Amino acid sequence: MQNQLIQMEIRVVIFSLKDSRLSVLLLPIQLERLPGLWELPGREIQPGLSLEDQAGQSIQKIVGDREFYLEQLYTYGDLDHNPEDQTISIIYFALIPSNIQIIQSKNALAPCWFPIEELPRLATNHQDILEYALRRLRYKLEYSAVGFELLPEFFSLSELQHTYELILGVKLDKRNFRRRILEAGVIEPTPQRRMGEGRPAQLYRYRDDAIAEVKARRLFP
Amino acid sequence: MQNQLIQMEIRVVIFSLKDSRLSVLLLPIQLERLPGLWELPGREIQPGLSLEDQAGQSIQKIVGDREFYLEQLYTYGDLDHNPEDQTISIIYFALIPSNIQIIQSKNALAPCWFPIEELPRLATNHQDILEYALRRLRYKLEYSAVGFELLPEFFSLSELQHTYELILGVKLDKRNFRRRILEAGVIEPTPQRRMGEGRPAQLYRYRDDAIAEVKARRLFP
DNA sequence: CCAAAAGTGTTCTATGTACACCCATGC
DNA sequence: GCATGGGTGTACATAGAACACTTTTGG
Repeated sequence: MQNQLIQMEIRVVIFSLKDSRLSVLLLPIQLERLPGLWELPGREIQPGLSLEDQAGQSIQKIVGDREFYLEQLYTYGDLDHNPEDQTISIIYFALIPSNIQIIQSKNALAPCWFPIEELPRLATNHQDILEYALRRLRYKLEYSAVGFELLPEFFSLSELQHTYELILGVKLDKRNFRRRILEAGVIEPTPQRRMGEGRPAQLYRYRDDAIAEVKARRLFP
Repeated sequence: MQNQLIQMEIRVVIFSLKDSRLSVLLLPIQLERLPGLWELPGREIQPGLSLEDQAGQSIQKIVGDREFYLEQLYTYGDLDHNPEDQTISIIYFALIPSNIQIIQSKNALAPCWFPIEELPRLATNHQDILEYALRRLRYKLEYSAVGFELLPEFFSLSELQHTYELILGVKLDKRNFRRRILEAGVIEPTPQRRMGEGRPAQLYRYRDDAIAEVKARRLFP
């Protein structure tokens, strides 16, 4: 049986906002002193558990038992490139609210957030995977309103707009942004308000009854 | 090592036009006399060859050594559903020009085209996979001009329009269709014309230098 | 000359884009 | 009372949708 040669792994691209920058979670590789080489978190595929749950567990191991957005990205398997490396990698990507902290486990290597413009040296094809994940994130943001998945449960429209601007890399018009995001019907106002400098902001949250995917046209620009 | 329990397979959803209907290629299952049960073509994953090439070979085995559109669809692995069925299925979908014939191989079971409205009983989750592939095909057709992948090398704009109408299930305006498909810049006119009933039609073909994905907005409808 | 399919522009409507001022709070 | 971020509507430009007749060939 030939499959014994082939390794199957799940890897996850975990995006979050750290210090107002879009960041991704990476683990250091400690393979015979490879200095400064990092990789996407993941694990060998195990029987008895769905792929999605296995991806979810890989993430919960790092950020704890919280809810997050999770979606399959792509399955990589360039088994023709290197006879020594017969690995199939099923990649998921996740969006984690910015207020969630990394769990420190003693025996594991410490994961670390990297802003996407300041990535370290990455293992094998993880650079390509990350770039693809980022394209997909931007694409999803333009067409479906998933930006709030990177924010805490309650957030203001300005916070949401800043998130979009950060990820898409463009300035958005405040009035147009608000109109469209509200028309999309994915978020709803709450009684809460946030105090700070200036006028208090109305806080919004995700609507449970919202349709998962916005069939409509592109939202942003 | 746990992976020995897990089966890894490639499956392909092959779309083509047969008798002016969108059809999909299926193989009969001959597993201890299961009558009328069909499945998507595929094979066990082997080492040494990229996943895409393995999908391509699965298709070429049936339709011969022709070019076709091929794209990864999704990776299914509900390993939690049935302890006996620990299978991960990496699904590709392909578009085959309508003039290409099935190769008859003696020792293999005969594959067969089924119009998508008249599908037979399908194995395991292949019905779901097929429905997802169809959604993705319609989606791609709306946003990027891949419809010609289902036609022979040379085709008229009317043929292309009929293809779109068939798959999307809506009537399209002739003038708007032509304007948009030409503005997309994916096809170009050729000196050839097709004679038939009525006025001869200008024939078009795919432009080699066309950009793979149309970044633009939705094309249809 | 008639049948059959190919080919061709313009008007109207909807959507997207650009833009500037008032409001509520903390200090 | 002023500095700070929150909140609001309208006019214009562009893209999409609806629409009918002329052209070229074969029989």
